[in-house]
Amino acid sequence: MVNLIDSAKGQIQDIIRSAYERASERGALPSGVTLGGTVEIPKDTSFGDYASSAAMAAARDMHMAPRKIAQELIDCMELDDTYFVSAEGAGAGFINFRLGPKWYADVIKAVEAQGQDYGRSDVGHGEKVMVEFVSANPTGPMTIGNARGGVLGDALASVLDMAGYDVSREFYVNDAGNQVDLFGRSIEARYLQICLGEDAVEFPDNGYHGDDIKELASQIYAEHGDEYVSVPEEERREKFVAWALPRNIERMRRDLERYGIHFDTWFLESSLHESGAVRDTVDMLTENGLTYEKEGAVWLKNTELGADKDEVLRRSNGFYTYYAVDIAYHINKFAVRGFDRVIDVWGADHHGHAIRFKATCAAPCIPIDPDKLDFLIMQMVRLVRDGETVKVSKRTGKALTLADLLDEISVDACRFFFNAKPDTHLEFDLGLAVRQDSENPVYYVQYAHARIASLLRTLSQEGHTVKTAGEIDLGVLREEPELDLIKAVSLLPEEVKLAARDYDPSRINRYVIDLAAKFHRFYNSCRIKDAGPELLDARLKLAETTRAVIENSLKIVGVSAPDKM
RNA sequence: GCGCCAAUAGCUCAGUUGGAUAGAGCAACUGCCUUCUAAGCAGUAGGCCGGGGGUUCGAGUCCCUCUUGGCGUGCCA
Repeated sequence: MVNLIDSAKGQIQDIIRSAYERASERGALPSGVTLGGTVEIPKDTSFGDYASSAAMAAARDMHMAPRKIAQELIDCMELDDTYFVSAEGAGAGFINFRLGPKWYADVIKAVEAQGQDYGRSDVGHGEKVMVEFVSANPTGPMTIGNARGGVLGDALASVLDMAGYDVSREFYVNDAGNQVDLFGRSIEARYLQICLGEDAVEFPDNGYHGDDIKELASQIYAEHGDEYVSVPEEERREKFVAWALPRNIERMRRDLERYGIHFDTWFLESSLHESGAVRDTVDMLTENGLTYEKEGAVWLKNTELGADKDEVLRRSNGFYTYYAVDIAYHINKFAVRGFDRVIDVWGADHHGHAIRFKATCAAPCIPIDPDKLDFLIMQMVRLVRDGETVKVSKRTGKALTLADLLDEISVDACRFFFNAKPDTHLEFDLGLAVRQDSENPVYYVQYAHARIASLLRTLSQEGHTVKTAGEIDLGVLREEPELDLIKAVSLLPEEVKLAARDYDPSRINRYVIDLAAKFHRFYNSCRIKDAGPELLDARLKLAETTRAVIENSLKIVGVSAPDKM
């Protein structure tokens, strides 16, 4: 897979290196200096297509003015047989390069050759990586926070896949422990309230107040009447949980599928208890002297491992805490299932946990390399309605659910909107979100795609079909909007790489908006229909090339690319 | 108190991991459809990059400090 950005940058490094050799042989520049600096794409295209800061970086070692160094290098440059047609010194000592027709033609050929794989690279070297995300508690419906985490995790997984990683998407189901116990008690209370009257039963202190719990209870009542009233508490709760939990999990799975998110694995927390992995993990930590007992609970000496506080592993009531289970779970990810790298997508309310957990994983007796465990911490979603912040709480049951959201807003708009930079707070305005107008940039991008598809249909009816790059003289594409568009097309593989490196799939959003803008500009200023035969073929090819790249980009984000709007 | 994340145009956000005159979108204003989709394009206007120090050829970007907001901080997950 050829990356034309890398090729161009690499050529510039070579050009400058050999120019420096010649210059130092001639005595124009002092020899023996290691050339540094970077090659980048200037924001302002009047500075050229690529710029090198090598002259500025070498100024100190050479004891010369950057501009002077740049000029000496340029005087010794050979540009024949490269992608570049000119180089000139500018600004504080930049060397600006301008691309020639060969490069532009190669970009279009690359998209044609790679098709749906255009954008793909192999920087990941097939490394086996797990992205664990959403992992919402199955004790209730998913919230708006899960909507963000879902998009982020799914898009991140796609980006990593495109960057050459062997990616697995996982949902961790908390189907055991304290929350589930509370879930059972909450249903039980609602059930008994139905059977015996509202006031006959007290609702548990920290119980789940949502209407979904009441619905589950009334469904049980509808099927079984009051037959569970006489059943012993323990058994009754067990039965309720065994009945309700799978229903909730199935509902989450359906909602997520509707959202365009498919998990490779739904990993059950209970399996870690049943296999004894949790117990074994705590025992192992004890054998290594990392635990102590206090007030009837088993504690992890996490401060000895560099964390700011110790953690409870087993509560005085005998329950293992999420912390103990999390250690067992991550040992499972790495040591049992053999992932090379694990990324957990968590909300900001877990960041303290992430830091402490990493300290734990650094313990020599735990078979996890902390450098291979990454956390993608996303900031909270602030829900705003009528200018006021809406508090979201599962316990009080006033949360807006993911399903509610999808009833109001298209999946495409949701996925595009929530794919924002993870580390910034996201303000979600309900009043704005229900409006399906052009304020949402997703329509801007989709419109570009539909526009091209329509263009291809219309011209095809007039006998103009898209030819292969080999049959066309792409050199006739010389106008600014045409060349700008090709440059935008060339960027996808680079953007995917950076998105994978930074764990920031929202780069693709910004990229595809820019690509669409470049297309609209091209479309408005470069007519295709009335152009001469050669130019028509070349422009039509460029339009189809753009369409393919928009489609590939939107696919990463999980947004559809419509042929009509 | 301590820790993590943030602060850039009226609003929502970019800024290629230190580069050239800080950019888009929305909102406002002005033009462009008998011509390939006007959900579009072109243009105008809008800024002490929260404040103050420091590092160097060069800082929105890195370090220190202060202010403001969000989140977390020993038996919830």
